[in-house]
Amino acid sequence: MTKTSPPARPAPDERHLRPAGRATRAAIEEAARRLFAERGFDASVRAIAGEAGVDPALVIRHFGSKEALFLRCVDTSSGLGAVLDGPLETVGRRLVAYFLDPDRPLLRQRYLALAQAAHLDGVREEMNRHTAETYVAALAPRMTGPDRELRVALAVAQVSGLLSLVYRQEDPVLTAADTTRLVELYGDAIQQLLTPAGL
Amino acid sequence: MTKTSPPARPAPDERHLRPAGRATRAAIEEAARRLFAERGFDASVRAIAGEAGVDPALVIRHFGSKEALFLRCVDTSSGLGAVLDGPLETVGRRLVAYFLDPDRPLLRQRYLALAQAAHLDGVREEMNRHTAETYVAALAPRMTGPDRELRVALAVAQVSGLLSLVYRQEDPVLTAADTTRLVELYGDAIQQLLTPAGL
DNA sequence: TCAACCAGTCAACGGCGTTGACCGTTACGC
DNA sequence: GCGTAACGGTCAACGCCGTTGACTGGTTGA
Repeated sequence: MTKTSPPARPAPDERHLRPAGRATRAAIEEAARRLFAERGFDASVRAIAGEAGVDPALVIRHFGSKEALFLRCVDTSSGLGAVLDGPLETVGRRLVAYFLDPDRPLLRQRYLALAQAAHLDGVREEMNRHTAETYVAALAPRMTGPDRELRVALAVAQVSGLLSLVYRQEDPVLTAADTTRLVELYGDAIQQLLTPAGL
Repeated sequence: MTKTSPPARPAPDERHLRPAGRATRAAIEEAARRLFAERGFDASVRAIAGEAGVDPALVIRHFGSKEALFLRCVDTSSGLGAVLDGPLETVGRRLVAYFLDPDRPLLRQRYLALAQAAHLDGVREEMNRHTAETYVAALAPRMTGPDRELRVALAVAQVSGLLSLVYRQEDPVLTAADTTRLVELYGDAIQQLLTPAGL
């Protein structure tokens, strides 16, 4: 006869928690956000637990797994909406300028953390969701011509590649280049996919 | 008084090896190549050692570290030279077609392994070297106009982004898209950076 | 009052990369 | 011919990791 689900702890269920549980849960999440931002996915569950003053097992108890905790802590939301909602004819250059703005160091952190954890299925799904809900939803409806979704996806690929070389690989040519020139060149290459010359 | 270099095993030194050492070293390397190709950097030293019929410690003894072994096993050489040496005016589309060719599954494997291990300094350096020695060296001398190196580096960023979305992220839009159309659109976007309309 | 359940700790498991101590064997100088 | 040094290799262990199960108190509600 099949085992009738042994008395393993059931799902944490998020809703009916006592105040104490809610508090430490928040403390763990805060510590995780900071450490994941600092060290990326390399931040260990044990370090997060220590930072929150809690036993490592409790971290898993509350969030299920390190991956689930990571997914909850990483937020892809950003000031990107304003960039994408601006004039469609210049969104290419604005996108590049946005991501290369040295006053936005958190973007670099977030990208590195996500890229480092891209081997997790959940992270990949989140990235695809982000592409669809942020980029495609904002740009495709205002575009003309065929293959609108495909062209947006390819523009996202361009952005992704730029971030990969600049942030991760730290390509010496791109790092040493004049940012203004880079924005012009790469921004126009992106623009060509979104609003090509022949419309 | 400072310890005069304790009798720790010195460098493996590669050259003066006895036949037995040379043989097992080759066996380890072969096993590593296969497992790294199969499972990427997740392939464990212990698994590689088991595949080679050897103690895990010996793997480290021979190659110094898992990272060093990985770097020795990953080869970025490929049929790319022929693509890059062809007509400069159509290299964009040929590049995309080359990487999307379904008859070249090893490209995918190599890219995934490299991307997964990109957090290692040695891997990043190897990638930058590859960009400079393969792409820049082949394309920049034949190009015209300003910022030739920068434009090649940006084209590499485009290729990198495409591989990232197609291979790693498995973006549903790109995966479902017609390859021919994709080659046209993205190839032309790359081409614009290498040989822009206004020369 | 008492049973159910939440919050939390503790020790442990299996896996990882890596290291140091320890042998047999091979090569070489005297 | 023989001692000795270096090579080739194994073994057990270290310290780390994510995760789990058993267990202890405290809180809550019937």
